Amino acid sequence: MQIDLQAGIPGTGHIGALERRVLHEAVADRLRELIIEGALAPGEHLNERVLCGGLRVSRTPLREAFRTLAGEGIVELLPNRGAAVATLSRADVEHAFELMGALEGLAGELAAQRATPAEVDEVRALHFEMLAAHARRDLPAYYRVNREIHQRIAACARNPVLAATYGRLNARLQALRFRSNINRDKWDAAVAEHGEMVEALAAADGARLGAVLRRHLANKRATVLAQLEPQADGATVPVAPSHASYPAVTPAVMRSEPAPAVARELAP
Amino acid sequence: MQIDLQAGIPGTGHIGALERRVLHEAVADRLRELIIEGALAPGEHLNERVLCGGLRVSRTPLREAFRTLAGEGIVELLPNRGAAVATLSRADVEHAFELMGALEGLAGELAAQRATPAEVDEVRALHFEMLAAHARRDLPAYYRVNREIHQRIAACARNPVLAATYGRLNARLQALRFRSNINRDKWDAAVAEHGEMVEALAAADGARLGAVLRRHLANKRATVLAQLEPQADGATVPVAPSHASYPAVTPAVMRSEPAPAVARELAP
DNA sequence: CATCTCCTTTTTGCATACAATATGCGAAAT
DNA sequence: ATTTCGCATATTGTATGCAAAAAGGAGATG
Repeated sequence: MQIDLQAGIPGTGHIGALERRVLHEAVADRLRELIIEGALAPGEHLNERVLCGGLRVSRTPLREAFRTLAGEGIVELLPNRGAAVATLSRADVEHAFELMGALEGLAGELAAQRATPAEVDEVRALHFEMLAAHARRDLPAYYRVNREIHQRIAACARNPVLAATYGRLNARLQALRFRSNINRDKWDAAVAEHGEMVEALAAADGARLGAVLRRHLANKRATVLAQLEPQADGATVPVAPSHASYPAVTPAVMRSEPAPAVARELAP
Repeated sequence: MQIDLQAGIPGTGHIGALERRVLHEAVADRLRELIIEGALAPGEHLNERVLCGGLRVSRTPLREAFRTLAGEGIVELLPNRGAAVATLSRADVEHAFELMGALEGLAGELAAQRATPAEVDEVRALHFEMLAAHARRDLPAYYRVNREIHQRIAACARNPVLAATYGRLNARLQALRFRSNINRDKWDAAVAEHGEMVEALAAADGARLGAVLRRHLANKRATVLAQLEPQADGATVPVAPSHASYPAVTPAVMRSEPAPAVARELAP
């Protein structure tokens, strides 16, 4: 007998899996957001007491969240000295992009073989959106669509292990926000490469799509490194310029919300 | 029932910079060992109270270790229902090997360019050890040397991000111990492929080394999957055949060591 | 003037207590 | 006989307390 659990329930539409949040997961998600969007700067020390106060949570779930994030590589744990937002040296960035190229390359090879026509169409649609953003010189929109396209392709690979690894590495790289400006020529070239991607995907040419993606990533790596130019090799990348342009980082972030009555409301 | 954190640490002979000051890391390391060597079977539920008793540790560091291991993918966390040793479905194994091929392929390409002559010599030496093990039909030695060779090559890539990702995935795959037997022809072929690797590495031919490694991994994947043959696609892999051939898994492990007086004595 | 030492303050690591949730079993109802 | 309900138990999630380690600062010493 078939029973549709979700049928006939007005308002929410779905009941499935109603917000069963565990506090330390919520904390991890929130911290990840704050780090990725740059509210918590790379290298910044994460004081337990301060964060507990800000998030209205006790230290236990916070510390568990630290471990989770440390596993993702976006937080560094210093024995007996607490946690800090992970920093990426110039070398780390190079290495991360090297790996990223291989991951996207593999994803491309597989995606070309496994993507459904609907998925190909969706990528094509997104590509047109990208062309629009490029034509308007709308950089934020471009980056948003760009990320979406790459994620879609990765998803088409139908390999959850790859997807998880990809997502993890992506999160680390997102933390350095190299999205401020871009050389016009490089931008044009990147868009052209995306055109090739769509072609290869539509033609189900895995080898070509993989190759395009590897090349694309190599170029992206060069672009990003060029932006980091002034840095010495071992130095830490100050992509989110420390406390200067982000006034009163931690406290500000914490106070920026009208202090929810209960801790569990911390997820917006 | 006791699990000794010190187990596996030979005597107090060499220090090896294993000054474990942080308990939750020691716990994570110990649990990882137990899982990889199969003492804790895939799918097995990890009861906090039992493990606390066995490890002589309170729940806080144990739970933090769970988060660490969950981040590595070798433990699964079920909200409000605790932790369990991660299981790999047949599909997961396929996906993991797909990714592994790309990782090793990249590692090979880079290693050929970056390896020092000394490192090449060492790999060559290990290869001769492998030939010896193969000639003797010494399977355990073969697997040990094999793993060593692959790790060395990965290290030659000079990419810590890649190395970390590689190591993480490797740990997950080690948990399923597909090292019981191997088809004679496939074994011969694998050794031949290793010969090619050494050639390509010595010739600093990155493209070739990468290609050989990708092919090697694809073959290994086929071999492993063949061993898992009886399984249905979505099913869980019982590589460590549950409680049948590993009598009294958890309890046995617990009792196998005389309980240390205090947990903190685990570091010499 | 720099530096070292000792002491106070802060912060982290661990253990434990309390609260929330799941599980298992037996009785009652269908 | 099967299902459902309710209660007792077990297990997990969160908060807090305490001790150890690090950080900071004042004063002494070269």
